[in-house]
Amino acid sequence: MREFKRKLRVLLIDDNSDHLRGVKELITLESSYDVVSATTSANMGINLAKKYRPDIILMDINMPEKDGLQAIQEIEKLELGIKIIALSAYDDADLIFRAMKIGAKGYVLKTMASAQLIYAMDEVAAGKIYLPTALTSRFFEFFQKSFKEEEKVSSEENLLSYLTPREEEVLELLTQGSNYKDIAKKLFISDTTVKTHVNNIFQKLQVNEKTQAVLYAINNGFKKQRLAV
Amino acid sequence: MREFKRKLRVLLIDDNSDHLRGVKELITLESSYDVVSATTSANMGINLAKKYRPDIILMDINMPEKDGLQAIQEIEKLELGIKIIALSAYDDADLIFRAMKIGAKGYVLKTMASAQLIYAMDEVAAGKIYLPTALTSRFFEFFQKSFKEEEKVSSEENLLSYLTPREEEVLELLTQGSNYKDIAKKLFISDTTVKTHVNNIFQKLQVNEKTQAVLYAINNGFKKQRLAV
DNA sequence: TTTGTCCTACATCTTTGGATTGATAATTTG
DNA sequence: CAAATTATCAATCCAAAGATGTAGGACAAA
Repeated sequence: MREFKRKLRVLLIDDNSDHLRGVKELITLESSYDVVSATTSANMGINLAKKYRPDIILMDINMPEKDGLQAIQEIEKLELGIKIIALSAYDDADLIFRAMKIGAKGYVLKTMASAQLIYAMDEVAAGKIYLPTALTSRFFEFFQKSFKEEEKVSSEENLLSYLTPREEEVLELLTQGSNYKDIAKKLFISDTTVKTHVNNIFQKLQVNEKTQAVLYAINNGFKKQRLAV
Repeated sequence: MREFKRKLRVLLIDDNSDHLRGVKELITLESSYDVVSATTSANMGINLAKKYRPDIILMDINMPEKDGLQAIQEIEKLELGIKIIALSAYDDADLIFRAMKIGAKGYVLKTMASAQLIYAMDEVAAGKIYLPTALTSRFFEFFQKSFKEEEKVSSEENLLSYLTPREEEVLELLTQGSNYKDIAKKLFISDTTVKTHVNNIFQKLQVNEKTQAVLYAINNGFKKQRLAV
């Protein structure tokens, strides 16, 4: 079935010219893919991506001059719908995480069998995301670790829990950038009352200025607020 | 080989007592697992987790009274090393994402074949993370989408780019909760100079108070700073 | 050399923020 | 019921923040 479809166009970016050639030959053997261009330079790669608008890019992310992750980011920013598969020599959890975070649709190790690369391309071309099982585990480890750390910060004896409901309301308005007069209006109370609440908030959060209270709130779980300008 | 190892102890939490019974029978048939307890209540489940310290918990996350995600979070907080697999009737991307984020080691749909549940338990027991392929894709979609949105916010014509280097320094200290006098000391300049810089910052960020400038900075890419208390 | 930007600094004045103390009424809790 | 907590308001006082205008020196670009 596959052979009746139009060939998918592939761009290769890899600073190691030996590897580049190898992959190029490998793909050329596949009836369903066509290598439209190949380069050893990340910057050049970005230009070629604009010019040829390939379906898929295989991008080496361990390049010296300009790093591959950055190149992925720039190409993603163009929003050309090009699917990028990251190639790397390392199964580094952080690298995998970052690549996926910025929009890579797959991550394949250079040491893996060539069949796996082709399989990854098939999957990604079909709109899926492909990570080898071993890398998926590493990805999740990193993912969970990074969130666990965030949580620890916010669950360490949170002073916010001592606030009364009204104080929370006042603090929420503070985190939106309101001054005391505005808060008084919004809560239908006098501004001297606002001052009283704010003073109590300071006591409980162990700070002595508005800005510090707001920073404490933001860093300790109060949902991030957009400025109400 | 498996039959020589000690049986792994499993706790079941599912408010649907029919499903609970079914899963219990299923697992009891497996020579390598032992159901140590089962309950239809999330709160009870947390207590049972403390009491029995099972190796694995199968947790239904679509429960009415107390929701399963919250229960997972509370059990994770105990840090008992219990591996939790989320069970759900829905392949909702957001649910999957949240479950994995708070530390679930697997996510299995109730509609899936029983063999898959056992396989998931085997994988998770072995220290891996198990998501069915279809759910992994959904997870990644959601993952990438959530990061893409974050980026958009921070790349929208950022007023921070108009700041001079010195103004950036001042703003950074502001985001750490310093007042003007402190900033003056830290930068070895007079506090009237600090005021000048701050006024210029206000102009450029189109705000008129310290707190608003700090909020703008935090919401627009200035790296989050811990309070220097 | 001139123009412009940046960093520095000061004076003056008004507004806002923050500390402290004290007080009343309503609500909750033991 | 008594005690504690919460929400409200006020007066006073001092410190900090913010607005505005002015200005000199360093430095880079035109």
